[in-house]
Amino acid sequence: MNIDRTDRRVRRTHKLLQGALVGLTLERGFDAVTIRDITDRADVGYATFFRHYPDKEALLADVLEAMKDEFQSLLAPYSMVSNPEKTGTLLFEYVEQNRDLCRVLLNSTDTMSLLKPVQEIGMSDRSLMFNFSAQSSVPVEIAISHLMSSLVMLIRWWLDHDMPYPPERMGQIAAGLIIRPVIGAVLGDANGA
Amino acid sequence: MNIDRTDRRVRRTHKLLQGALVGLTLERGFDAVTIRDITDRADVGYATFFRHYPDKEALLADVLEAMKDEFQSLLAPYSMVSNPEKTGTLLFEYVEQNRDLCRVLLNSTDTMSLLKPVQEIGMSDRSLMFNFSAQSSVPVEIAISHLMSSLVMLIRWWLDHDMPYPPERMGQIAAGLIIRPVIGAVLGDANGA
Amino acid sequence: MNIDRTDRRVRRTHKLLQGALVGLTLERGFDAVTIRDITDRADVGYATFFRHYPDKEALLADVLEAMKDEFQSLLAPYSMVSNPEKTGTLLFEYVEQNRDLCRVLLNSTDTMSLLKPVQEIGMSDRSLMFNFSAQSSVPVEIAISHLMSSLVMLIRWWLDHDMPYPPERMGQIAAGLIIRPVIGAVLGDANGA
Amino acid sequence: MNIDRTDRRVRRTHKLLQGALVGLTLERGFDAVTIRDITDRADVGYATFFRHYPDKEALLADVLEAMKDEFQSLLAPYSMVSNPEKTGTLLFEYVEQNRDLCRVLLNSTDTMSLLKPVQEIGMSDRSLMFNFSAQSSVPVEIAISHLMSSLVMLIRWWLDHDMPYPPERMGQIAAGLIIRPVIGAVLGDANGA
DNA sequence: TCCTAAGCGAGACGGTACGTCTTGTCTTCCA
DNA sequence: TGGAAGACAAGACGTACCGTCTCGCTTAGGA
Repeated sequence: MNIDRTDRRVRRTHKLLQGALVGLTLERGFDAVTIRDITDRADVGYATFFRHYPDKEALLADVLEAMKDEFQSLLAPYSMVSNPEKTGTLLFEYVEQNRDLCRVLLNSTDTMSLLKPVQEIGMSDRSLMFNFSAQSSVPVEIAISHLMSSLVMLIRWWLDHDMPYPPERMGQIAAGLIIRPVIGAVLGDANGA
Repeated sequence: MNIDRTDRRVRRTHKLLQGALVGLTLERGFDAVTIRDITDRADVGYATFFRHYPDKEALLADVLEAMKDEFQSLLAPYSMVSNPEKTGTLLFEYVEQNRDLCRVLLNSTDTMSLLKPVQEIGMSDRSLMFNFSAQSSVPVEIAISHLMSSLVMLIRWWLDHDMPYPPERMGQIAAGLIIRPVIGAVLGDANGA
Repeated sequence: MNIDRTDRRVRRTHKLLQGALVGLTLERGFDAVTIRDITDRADVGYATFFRHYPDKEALLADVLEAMKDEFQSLLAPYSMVSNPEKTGTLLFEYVEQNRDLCRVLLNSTDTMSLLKPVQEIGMSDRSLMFNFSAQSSVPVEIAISHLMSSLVMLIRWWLDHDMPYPPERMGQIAAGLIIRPVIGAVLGDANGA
Repeated sequence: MNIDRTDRRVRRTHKLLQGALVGLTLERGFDAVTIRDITDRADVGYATFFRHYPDKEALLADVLEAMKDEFQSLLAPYSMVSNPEKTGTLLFEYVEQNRDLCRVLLNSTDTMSLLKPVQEIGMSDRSLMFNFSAQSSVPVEIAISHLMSSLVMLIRWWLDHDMPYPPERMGQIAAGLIIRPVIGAVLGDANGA
């Protein structure tokens, strides 16, 4: 019943569907894209879609999955603490290079279903970063949730306004508005600000 | 052709529809609610819905409108600058009292369409608050956008996790993670931190 | 939920659908006709079809219903007994005049679902015709079932072979092969043969 | 490309498919049976079906073929003429013994596609039986068509009503309602009736 | 007092997307 | 090398929802 994700044909079909989704979403927005549109663009049978994904959303999640790893390495906790500006700049440079993919993911209806996996990125490394949680003035889950969603929203603002500032500037802003305050709140105000 | 929003019957219909939307959204979530569901619950003819609103979204926007004024007065710029903790606390107390309405608004599919009007709250008072923008280390639109969306996301986190901390604590957190950093970035670091 | 068959719009829709079905079935045969074909031809919304009929078959049954009454009067028992040839001739003359409709009904996949209502025509008048059943050499239900299906099959043969004999001749044949033998078997051999 | 029907494996596959079809048709009716159902039940690959038969119908025809010979010998013209009751009785006894198979064949959607080959049984022996056709009061093809379809319909009635009469009785009925009238019509009324 | 206009309930309708199902082809893999 | 497994294209099906429309009914406000 289930699909063998290692099968060559299956991989090809996945690539076609993902590509079609990305292209169409950039043109019309995620919600305005029909499954029929996707299968037509991908030159794939309509019913075939459902053999691979239950939903448009599931296909989107599959696209997201691909980015997740790279994204995660960018946000490594130690680099955030040691050099917030640098980390922010790298993040925005990455976004600039993958702007289409990012635009698709960030404008796809439910930002929340996007945020959940993104926040798990932060959560999974909690132990590394925040072993000082005892003395934190802010609960760690709140800090991480705020960190992740604010960064995402800031990226979103940047893309929605056609990237009016260079990545370096955005990195500084992110550091000033988001990263440093979070570090300050979690580790004690001495390090932040 | 258009509906007279001062007509007694019309007002009654609006109330019925809004109440039905709120109730149903709390039960099943905004997306799972059908216009037919709303009209059935509201004891109103199906076609009548479209005489009043083009969309489910328009009805939601009407619900939001009601909160907007009160919300706006809570976020008055001068109070934010003079006493961030107090402002944050008032905000979360308001949310606590209107938790159902807030839950509905925050969980309605597109957080973004919610954020836009909310951010306009901030924008409209820009002149009051940020006439120092020249010396800001961060563009004012970004600061406001960040302020508003981060507060909304924080409220969302709080409601989604069943309000595990009292409003005062959340007010302090909001002040520390969001409000003070924004003030600091905009007015110069002396005031923030 | 159910449709009001007296509503003017509803009647119009029924007529359109029935007309489309008849036309298309004559062109391609019942099985090759799609519900989408019917609604397209009838200039009716696709979903509308299902508001009126659960099936293609139900629509066909509705078409049949229209003929049933006329058909029934032609097969009045007393006329069959008093003058089999005349009855047969009238039957085939009727078929000749409604050849398209008959062709549609007789070639629609399941002859059996057609035969059932047709046989009820015979059954309903059983008391009139066959109050002699006691002395019958053949069970009455069998006689009627045989009468009806054989007549239908004979009509079918005639239409399938492009009506090579005139109605009068077919009437005589029907009388000789079917009607008289049935009368003979049911009423006693004296009258039949 | 084509399949060698004498190959032992091929014969086995045919048997398996035929058995599965018969079993499933008895349970749910021919139309409700899927090719996938058949291959599952027969423990045969799905695609394999199409190497042997283009259609479900073709498989059914193959099942029918098996009965055809025996059926044909039962309906030998000379026996019908010399002793109609005996012939009818033998026919119904045969049906009784092969009731499952007959039920399948007779309830398979299109009775017509069944009747065509059956009628060819009659046609092929036409010369034997009806060399008197000149003096017939009824065209020979009509007589044969009527004979065959009526017998089939009568068998069908019998099976559909759970064989409420013994074969002998049904044989007499068949003789009285169908066989004798046909003989009478074709050979001149003296012999029939 | 009447009558005219607007809000409304009811529900048929066209349209569109969905997810399921079946058929027949084609490819790949394995015995 | 031939058959089983199963991915696939094609496309009908029946369902659900949307937004439009027409038809009467009711009720309020002005003539």
